[in-house]
Amino acid sequence: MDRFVSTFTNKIDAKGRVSVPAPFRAVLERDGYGTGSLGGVYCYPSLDAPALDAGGERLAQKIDGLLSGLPDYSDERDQLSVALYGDVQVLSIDGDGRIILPEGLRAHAGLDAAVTFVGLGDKFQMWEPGRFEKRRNDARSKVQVTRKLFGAGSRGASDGDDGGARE
Amino acid sequence: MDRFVSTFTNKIDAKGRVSVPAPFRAVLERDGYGTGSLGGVYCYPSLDAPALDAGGERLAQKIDGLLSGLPDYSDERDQLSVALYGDVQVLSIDGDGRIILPEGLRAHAGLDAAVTFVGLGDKFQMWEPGRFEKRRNDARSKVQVTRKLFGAGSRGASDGDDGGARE
DNA sequence: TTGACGACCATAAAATTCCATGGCATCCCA
DNA sequence: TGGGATGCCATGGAATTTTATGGTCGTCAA
Repeated sequence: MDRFVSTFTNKIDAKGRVSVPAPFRAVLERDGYGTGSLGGVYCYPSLDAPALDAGGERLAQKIDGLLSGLPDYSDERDQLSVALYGDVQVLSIDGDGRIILPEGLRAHAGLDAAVTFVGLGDKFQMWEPGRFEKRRNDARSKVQVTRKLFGAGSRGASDGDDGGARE
Repeated sequence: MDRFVSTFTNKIDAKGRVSVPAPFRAVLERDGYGTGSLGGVYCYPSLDAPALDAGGERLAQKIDGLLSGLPDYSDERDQLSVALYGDVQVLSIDGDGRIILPEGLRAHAGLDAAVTFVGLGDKFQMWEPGRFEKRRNDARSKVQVTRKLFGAGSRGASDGDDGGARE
């Protein structure tokens, strides 16, 4: 398996260290990073959320691809370059699978005592657990709507409504 | 094509393990997943029912397909991703054909002592047996109505309702 | 010299692998 | 056709390995 999937919450210790969830580490390794001694993760503030985006080589290439789609020397490209590259940090993974989150990044995401890692396919995000919970709920209701747009949700309103308890 | 069909009910043991019905395992294997160390099942809370949806590689690609219709790095995509990927878990199948249901998923479906596996073609669902029974009855009455719409109900009113217990 | 940072070590908890058992259904042969 | 043997499958538990997380020690730089 080679995509980031599902969510995990880990603690930040006194020195600002967090364990990257083991399954994510596995993905990163297959992604070309962390082969042998030099493990690392590309990480930058999410553009539209109080969270951090992170990933491996594939993510970096995706950013490149995005930029190359824009005309050289355009304002748009310059701005996007700065936004995407400017704040990128390469976080190294220590021997125990942990990264250190620099102050700047932590501030952007409001990270304090713990981090929720959210798999998003070819990247993952790091959220402050409370904020993530809120965002997840928002996303769920939005999905309800979107499904109908995709024509996937046509099974009727009374479907399965026997009091399903959500987490 | 190999599809998931019919229903089975298995027990959850003290450690949260459940045997995946052997026929389903067979389908999963042909779907691109090997049983050994790489065996796995994509699983997430059903969006509109107190149950879990699960499947193999084919299902995962379906989710990917849904997302690829949206522009990269759009707000909408990020939200959808969070809801679709964030809730997905990859459950590995152990050497004895069992999966472990994490707490979060079990809560969504109200799973406790046993699980009813329901084949739905290219995916299957996991239900709490009691809830599924109720749901199944609802479904039957709907079918009754639908058959009449199709004008197929000429075989007598009592048709098929022998309470056929499977398993 | 002091403070920050990185490598290294220790430990408890959690997850995974492994092995053993009992029930069911099937197959084979007398 | 009956009876025994066989194989698959669900299930329970034990043992082993990973993982998360906390701490200590040295090193380098301000």
